[in-house]
Amino acid sequence: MLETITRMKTADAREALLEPARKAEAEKRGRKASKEVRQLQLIEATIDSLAKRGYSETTMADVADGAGLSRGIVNFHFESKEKLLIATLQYMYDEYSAHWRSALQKAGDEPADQLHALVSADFDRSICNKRKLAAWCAFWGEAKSRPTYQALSSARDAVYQTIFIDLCAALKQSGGYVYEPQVMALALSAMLEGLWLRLMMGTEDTTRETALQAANEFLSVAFPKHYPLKAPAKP
Amino acid sequence: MLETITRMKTADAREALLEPARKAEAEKRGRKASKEVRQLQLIEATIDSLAKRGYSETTMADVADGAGLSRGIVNFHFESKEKLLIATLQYMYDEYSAHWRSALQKAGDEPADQLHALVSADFDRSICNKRKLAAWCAFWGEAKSRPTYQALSSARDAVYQTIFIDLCAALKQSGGYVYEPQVMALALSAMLEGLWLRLMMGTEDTTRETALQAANEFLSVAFPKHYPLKAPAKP
DNA sequence: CCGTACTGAATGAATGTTCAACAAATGATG
DNA sequence: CATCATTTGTTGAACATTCATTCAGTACGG
Repeated sequence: MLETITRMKTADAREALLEPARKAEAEKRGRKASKEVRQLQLIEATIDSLAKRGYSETTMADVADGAGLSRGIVNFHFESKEKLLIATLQYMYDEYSAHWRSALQKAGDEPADQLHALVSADFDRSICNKRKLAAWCAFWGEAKSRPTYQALSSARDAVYQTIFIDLCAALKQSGGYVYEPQVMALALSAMLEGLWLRLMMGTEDTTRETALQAANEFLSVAFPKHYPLKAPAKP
Repeated sequence: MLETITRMKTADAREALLEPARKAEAEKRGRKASKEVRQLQLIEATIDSLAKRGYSETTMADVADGAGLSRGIVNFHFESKEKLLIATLQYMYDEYSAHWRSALQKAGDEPADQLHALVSADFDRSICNKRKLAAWCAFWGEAKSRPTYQALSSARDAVYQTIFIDLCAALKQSGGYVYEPQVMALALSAMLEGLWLRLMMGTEDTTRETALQAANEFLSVAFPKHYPLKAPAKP
C-alpha cells in the first residue's frame, strides 16, 4: 500500500490539493494534511530552495524550514534527499509535459497553429518564471553526471521533439520550404531552451516578452508563408 | 626576477611549458613546475572533476587526486575552494572569449563571413567538447544563486551580443530583410546556447555536426540572400 | 488508546581548511 | 666550489564544520 502511495502520479496529488472541503481548514501547519499534500508542500519548498540557493547549497534543513516543518520530516515522507530531488524533478517534468500537451490540444488541427501554440506555451507565466527556471537549471547542471536525472532533466523529451519534427514536416509540405524538418526542429527547440537559459540567468535585457518575440521572429523567418512578418519598420 | 616569473601571464606560462629544455624532464610531478603551470594543472583537474562528477560532487580531494598532488595543495595555490572555482570559470571564459575573437579576426571584413565564422567557432572541437560543455553547465546551474559567477557564467557576454546585433543589422541593410536586428541576434545566440545544452546533455541524437547543421539552417532561413540553401531535396 | 504523522537531538560520515614538518630550489658566504 | 641559510613549494595528518540520516519519544486523530 505504501508503494502505491509512493507511486501516485502528481496529477492525482494536485487534485487532492484542490479539493476544497479538506483544504479549507487543514491547509498546512496542523497534523491534518494528507500524505500527498505534505509531499507536494515539501516539493514546492525544494523548488524554492533550488531557486534561491542552487543545487549544491540546497539542504534538507532548508527544505524543512521552508515548509515550516521539522528537520526529520523529509526522510519520513521521502526516503532520502536523493529521492526528494528525483520526485521534485519528476513533478516539474510532469507539469511541463501536461502544459504543452494541453496547449497542443487547444490549438486545433492546423499545424501552423499547433506549432505556434507550443512555442507560446513555453513562455507562459505558469511554467516560465524565475523560480521554476532556476530549478530547471539547477538540475541541468547535475544531469550529465547523474544517470538518474538524465531522462527527466530535459523537459523537452523525445516525444516533444518528434512532434516538433512532424509539425516542421507538415509546414514544409504546405509551404513549399526546402529545409530538413529534423534539422529545423532541432534549431527551433534548441532556441527555446536557449531562451530559457537567458531568462533564468536573469540578465535584465531579456524578459519573457522579449524571448517570445525572438521565438516568433524565428517562426516568421523559418516559415514565412505561415507566420507573415508585420509591416517593415520603414515603409 | 622571481617576481617576473610569478606574474607571468598564462600565455607565457604555456610557452614556458612548451620550452623543450625545461619541459623534457620537469613535466609535472617534480617540484620544478612553475607556479603558473601548477595552477593551470589544477584548473584542468577542476574541469575534469566538474565534467565527471558535477558541481556538487566536486571536492578538493578529487581535484588534488586528479592532478596527482596532495590534499593541501589547492589551498596553497588558490586560497579556497571558491577561489579555485572562480579561477576555473575565468579561465574558461577567457579561453572562449579569445577563441571567438580570433575567429572573427580571421574572417575578413564581410559581415556575412564574420557571422558565419562566429557561429562555426562555437562548434570547434577545442571548446565544444563534452568535457568543457559539462563544466560550463555545472557553473550555469549555480550561477543564479552566486553573484560571483553571474558575470562570467554566460560565455557569450554583452560585447559578444553587441557584435551579433551589429552583424544582424549589417546583413539587414545589405539584404533588405525586415526583422529587428536586436531580436534576431537574441534568437540566434539563444539557439547557439541551446545547442550547447543539447550537446552536453549527451543524448546521442545530437552531435557536433548535427548542431552545426542546425545553426547553419538558421542562418539560411534568416539571411537567405547571404547563405543560400543547397538544392532542394526533391528537385 | 492505538496507530500514525511528526519532532528534534544524537550520530556519523564527508569535506574544506589549517598547519607543522619536510624537501627542493635559490642565494649567500667562505 | 662547498657549505650553510633562506625562501618557496609540497605533504598529510589533525581539526572543525556542515549535513544527511536515524530513532526514541511525542502528540494528534480516530
